[in-house]
Amino acid sequence: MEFHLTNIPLFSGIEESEFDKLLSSVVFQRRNYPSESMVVSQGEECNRLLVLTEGAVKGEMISPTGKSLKIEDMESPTVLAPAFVFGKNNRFPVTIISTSAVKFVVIPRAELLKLFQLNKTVLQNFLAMISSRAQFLSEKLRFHSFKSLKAKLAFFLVNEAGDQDSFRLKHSQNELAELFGVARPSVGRAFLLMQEEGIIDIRYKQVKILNREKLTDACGE
Amino acid sequence: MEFHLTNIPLFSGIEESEFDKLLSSVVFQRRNYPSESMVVSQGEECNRLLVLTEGAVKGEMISPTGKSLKIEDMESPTVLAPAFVFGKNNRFPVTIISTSAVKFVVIPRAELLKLFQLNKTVLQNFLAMISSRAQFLSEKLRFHSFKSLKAKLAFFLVNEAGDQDSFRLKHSQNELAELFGVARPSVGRAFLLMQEEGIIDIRYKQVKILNREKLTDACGE
DNA sequence: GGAAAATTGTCACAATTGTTACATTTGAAG
DNA sequence: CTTCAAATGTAACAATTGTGACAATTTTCC
Repeated sequence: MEFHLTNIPLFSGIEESEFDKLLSSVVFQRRNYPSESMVVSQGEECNRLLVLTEGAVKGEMISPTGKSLKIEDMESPTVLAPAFVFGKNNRFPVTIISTSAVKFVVIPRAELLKLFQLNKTVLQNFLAMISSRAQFLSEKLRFHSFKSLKAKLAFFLVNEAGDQDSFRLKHSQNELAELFGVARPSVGRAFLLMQEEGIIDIRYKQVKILNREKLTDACGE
Repeated sequence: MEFHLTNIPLFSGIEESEFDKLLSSVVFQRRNYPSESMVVSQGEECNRLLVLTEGAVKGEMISPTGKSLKIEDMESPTVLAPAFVFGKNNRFPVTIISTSAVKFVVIPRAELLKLFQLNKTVLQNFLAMISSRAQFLSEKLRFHSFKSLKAKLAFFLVNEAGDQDSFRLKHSQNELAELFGVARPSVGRAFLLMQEEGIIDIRYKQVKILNREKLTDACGE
């Protein structure tokens, strides 16, 4: 089964016939990489759109010492850094590394603008993608604005829980520690604290919210 | 002197004659508010572009406990939350309150799309604005990834300095503290530490870099 | 130039988080 | 069911940052 570009969010809602017409009027490339390849390095110029059609990648920020902070996991089909293709200082803010064998479609900026002129739906899709990206960053930043680690974790648990009072964590403490930029034992300690306060009951990945009110209160401490 | 919409970044680079033609084909409103008005409340649907033509506003986030956290000050002429007009969950992430008497131009989403179709420059301006916004957020996020406050400040100083070894800070320690999400005395303490190590000489806003190598080293500690 | 406001220097102590280390438990692979 | 690697619980101590407070200095505004 061949992969179809119409499966990509950027081209969703486009008729197959219309899509073929668009393709013929735009120049693009296909690129493949094995697992653990550095697809893009932080600071590189972002003058084209990278469409991930197969596989998965991760985004990392590399500090001057070489330590890396995982920012995000992304799976196909998706578009990488759509919000950085346009703008003055258009450099990739993160290093992108493949976590499996991957395939890309690469569309230069000028060709992308051509697409927007040709088809209104593509433009709306792109704007929607950028909006989501900005929302994601804004949300992530909000996480960091929470004062204590306990508050971050409380907020995280509220979001993970949804309606359920009892659920299993999808991430390891190691992943959470990386997500929040703290040491792993600190995560465990914060969970333990909330347990001692009777807010939650946590045993390995199994979480039970005992006092939802206290949990939301803890988001702002 | 009347205010001209062509002063707004969104419409920069547009000829006056072309601009008048655009205006006549698009529906928009003008809105005025006195100081200290709630212009938009957090969670409200963001289905139109708010162009601030006169005055200043602040963005506040209201935590689950009801405490408010100032996020950002904005002055005219500017566009509020451009990255939230499009996208699925298009809710304002912050409450916006006027800090002076303000005037807005309000453009519904559908009319904005019409503008993009009519004029390529407006589209590119808008894309550039969103890109800048995402870059700003990304940069802010990167600061948080630096391990110690000293590293953050060292990185900040390197950027501020440019070629110069001696310069004046454009921001107060209060502003820096807010930018990095730390307490104000911590900023002073970190500066003092670098002074004791002979990396910089700092006296109020006057900074002199004594050892550039040590300073860049300090970015990763 | 002088008064008021804002900014900065500085301190002691509290609170949080990092580091390292090791025992225990879980989950996955045979 | 065993075995082993990964994840987790937990502890002691070090390092960093927060808090609150006050004096000294600079900047702003009249």
